[in-house]
Amino acid sequence: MKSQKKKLRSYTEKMPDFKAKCRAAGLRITPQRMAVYQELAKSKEHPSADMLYRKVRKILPNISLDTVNRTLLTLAEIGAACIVEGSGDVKRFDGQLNNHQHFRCIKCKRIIDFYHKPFDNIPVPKSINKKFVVLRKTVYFEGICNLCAEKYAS
Amino acid sequence: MKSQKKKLRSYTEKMPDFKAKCRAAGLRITPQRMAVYQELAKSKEHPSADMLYRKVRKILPNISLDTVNRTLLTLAEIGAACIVEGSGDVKRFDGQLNNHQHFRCIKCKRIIDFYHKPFDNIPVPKSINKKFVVLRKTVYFEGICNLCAEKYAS
DNA sequence: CTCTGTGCAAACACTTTGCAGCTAA
DNA sequence: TTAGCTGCAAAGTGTTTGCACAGAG
Repeated sequence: MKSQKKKLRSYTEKMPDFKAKCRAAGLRITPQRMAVYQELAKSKEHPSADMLYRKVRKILPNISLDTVNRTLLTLAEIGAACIVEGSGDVKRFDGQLNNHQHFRCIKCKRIIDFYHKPFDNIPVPKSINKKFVVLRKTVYFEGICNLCAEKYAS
Repeated sequence: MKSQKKKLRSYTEKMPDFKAKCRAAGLRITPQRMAVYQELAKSKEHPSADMLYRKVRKILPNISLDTVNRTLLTLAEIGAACIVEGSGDVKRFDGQLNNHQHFRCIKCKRIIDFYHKPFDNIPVPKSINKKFVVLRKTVYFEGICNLCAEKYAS
């Protein structure tokens, strides 16, 4: 319980920033938004709306899945979260906004974060920069994870 | 009409390879598969199942959307196509198997190909290579395309 | 007090599945 | 001939929308 409380502090520290972001975007600070954001920021597993819904319900038992869904989309819009690149499955969200990369297992759909310094500053080709505004750039790997490899090795 | 015929030849040249791939995977060569593959290989726009369905129907008016769907998944499995990384929208497919990168507009969902030599050989970090089998590696940009930027400039 | 945000339920879009008949090999 | 493929229809899954009420500012 003690360690949980410590963890809690670490992500609750993000809350003032988040509140500021909301206000800047003209959004109201509601318990639902707080709770969704808090659980997303805490999560390490790129949860789907439904996964988060289950977690948030422990804090706000009456919240609806729709609200979680809407809130997540809102968070993505104001840049407090981002939608992870998948391949047309259910939407997955990411509250970690620091630079990192994703590996996605095509079998179990697990998304694994990794960080590799050289990828921090991927140069955007001039041809792209001339025509488009690049908001997010990432290196994305797809393949088979260790667990699935074992499963299929039989 | 003449130029169309020429274009047609260029992608029909891929057909023998494709047939070989099918046979290698133990798949039958059916008109539907041929047609779906042909239209996908011809397409430059990362079509969804539905987009392809409309095109293929011009060749095989009786094909069903389900078949297009199933065929596309099959193609992805045998490595004759791939599912483009999106962000939880409808599945989008890509028949261009040569190395290239994607820029995706978060507004209009358009996916734009680009090619940048330095991205040809992205090094896979050892930490990843140790645990996972990487099948596809790509640099993925997200942002606002020129058309949408104009729209929102008003 | 006002107007945004929420919860509920229905609508929706896309995908998947089961099965009978068809067809490539 | 016969396994695998297709078309149809139905079910499933996840997401979006409309509306009345609740609650933040």
